[in-house]
Amino acid sequence: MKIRNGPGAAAPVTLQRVAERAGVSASTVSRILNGTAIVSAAKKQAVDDAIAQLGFVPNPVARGLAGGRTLSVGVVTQAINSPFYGVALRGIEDELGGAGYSPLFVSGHWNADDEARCIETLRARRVDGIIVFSGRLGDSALRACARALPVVVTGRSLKATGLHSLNFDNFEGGRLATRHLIGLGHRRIAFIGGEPEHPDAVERQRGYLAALEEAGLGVDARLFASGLYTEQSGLDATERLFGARASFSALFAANDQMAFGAALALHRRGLVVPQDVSLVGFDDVPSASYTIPPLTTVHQPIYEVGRIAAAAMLEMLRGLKTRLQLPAPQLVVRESTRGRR
Amino acid sequence: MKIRNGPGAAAPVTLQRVAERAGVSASTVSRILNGTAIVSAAKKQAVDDAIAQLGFVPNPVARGLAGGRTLSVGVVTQAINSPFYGVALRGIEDELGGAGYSPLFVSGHWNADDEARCIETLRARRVDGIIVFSGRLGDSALRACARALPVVVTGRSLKATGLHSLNFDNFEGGRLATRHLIGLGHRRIAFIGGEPEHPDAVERQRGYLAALEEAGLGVDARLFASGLYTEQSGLDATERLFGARASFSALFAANDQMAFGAALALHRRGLVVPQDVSLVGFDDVPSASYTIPPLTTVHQPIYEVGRIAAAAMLEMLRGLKTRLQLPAPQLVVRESTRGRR
DNA sequence: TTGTACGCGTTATCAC
DNA sequence: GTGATAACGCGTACAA
Repeated sequence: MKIRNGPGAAAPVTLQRVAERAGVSASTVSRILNGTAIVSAAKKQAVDDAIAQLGFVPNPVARGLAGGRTLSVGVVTQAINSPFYGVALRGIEDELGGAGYSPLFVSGHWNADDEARCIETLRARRVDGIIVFSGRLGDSALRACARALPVVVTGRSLKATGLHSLNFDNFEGGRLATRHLIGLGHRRIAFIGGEPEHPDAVERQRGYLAALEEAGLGVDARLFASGLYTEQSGLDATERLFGARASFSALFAANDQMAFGAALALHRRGLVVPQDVSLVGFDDVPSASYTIPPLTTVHQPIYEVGRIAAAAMLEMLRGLKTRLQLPAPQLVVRESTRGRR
Repeated sequence: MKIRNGPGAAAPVTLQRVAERAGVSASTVSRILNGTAIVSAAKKQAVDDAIAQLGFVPNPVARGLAGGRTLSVGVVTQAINSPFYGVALRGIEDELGGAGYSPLFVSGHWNADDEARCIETLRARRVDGIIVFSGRLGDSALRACARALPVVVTGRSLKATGLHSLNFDNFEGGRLATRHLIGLGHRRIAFIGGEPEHPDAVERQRGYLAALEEAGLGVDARLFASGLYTEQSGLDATERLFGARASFSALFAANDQMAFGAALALHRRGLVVPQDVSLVGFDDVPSASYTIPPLTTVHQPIYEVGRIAAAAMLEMLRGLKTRLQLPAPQLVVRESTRGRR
């Protein structure tokens, strides 16, 4: 005897038992469940009643084996250290849940090899589709994956069948932020970028440069530093800026966390934001509204990103072509910026 | 013909095919895979070779159907808005992954009904065990669940078979924080608590009161306010403190987020931390090291909580009794506290 | 419209 | 030790 539950555990309610109770065959029950075919109203009623009375819940495992789909989608994530990691996941979870799908999360650690392994794991688990959050996996690997499975990827602009990419306009965001500072009269605007391998980071930097150029401002290499998107790296980068004897009245950090680190570095130097230096971040993480002073930043709708990615996946799973895109970047002006003295 | 992959897709490598290639029966392959029985070295070798050559990966779905276990554990989480949501999940993921298990996350929204539904979902998905992060589900419901399935729960002290609880010592944490302020010479110490239904919150408050009593300090009701663990609620609570015309030289908030809100409220009133008011938080979220000034707080090892919860679950899954517990609270002294003037 | 029969990939049971 | 054989619970051609 197979011991599945403790002694005295209720016998599992199977589709077969529902069929017996309703006086129909198992296939009919299955048809009703899946809407696979038209069934007479009478039988449908009987089956619905039986399901209700027995409290029947289809077994997803068996479903997965028989039907070839598991009603689960894999999600490859990266930055655990990011404050919005959880928020994005929740967006996915909420959207997927509404359609009866469950997410399966695995973490790639910003590492192509790990990501490849993650995808192996997910495929071994027979997920129906995969969502990849802006990873470092090669485009070709992604395309290959998309041949077997629907794939949604953020942070890139790829085109391929079975592959949908969702790209936040980081360039425009970077430009918005920089224009804002220029509009306030700042002329020497320092920039703390991210890693060059990180597409988001280079786009934000491009936006910064574009805004500078638009305004006819030159580029000074001493106004450049880069970090790793962490608070500490923002702090360090700011120190380096001072070390290079660069003078600036405004500072744009490629993400909020680095902006926070920069704020602390400025504070340690006795400089006050925004009186002495205006500061702009990027992302609008939840805490950005509550720093001292509250941070002006480019809003990234991270929960929405999760939802939209999931929604796009659901559409693909239904065999539809999805045209879903992310909303445009928006600047949120708070109290860390002001006009140049 | 069942179309599972696109045309020209490789036939799936099944256990059966491994068996044929190795010249043994499927049962033998299964035995080797699971260590269910002793097999001759020769056959084991042949099977291992075949597995390697074919690149065989067992199908977890089929395994779940046949074996009654899915190698997945459900995780019920709550606060999406919490900065360490993602960190805890990662701890679980890391620990579980090492043992070949995958986590399945669902969110309870701090709501008993939702949590109950979550557990239904997880059981429908046939998870092998469930980890519940300090939710609001009744103890009895949890116990009932534990009769069918191993359960690990954080934020409570329950005892039952099949149920392991992991409780962080919030009382001691609250006491540590308050003692620190008292040790610095503060006598009028305000407190911002959480919701009374939240066990963590009341424990932290108990710790605060205990430290006060130890020191022979009286309790002043005007020094009390409470919030919802969010920045905004901390800000509001601090305003109420001022509204009550309470005077205090130190403020202890029951979590970091409320402390951040409080810091902003103080700032708006022209008060400087720590010169005018010392501030202590609770949790040690990552950003606490980078606020202005860096926040003194009680460290909660949230990644470890995830890992330990998962490790406890793995032990239970192996049929062992686990005695795993969380580490003791530790105060992290940074720059938001100093001696009373 | 409905039922029958089989397959999904693996594990458990029982003989040998 | 090892191999048949029967589940596991459901989806789906195919026949009726």
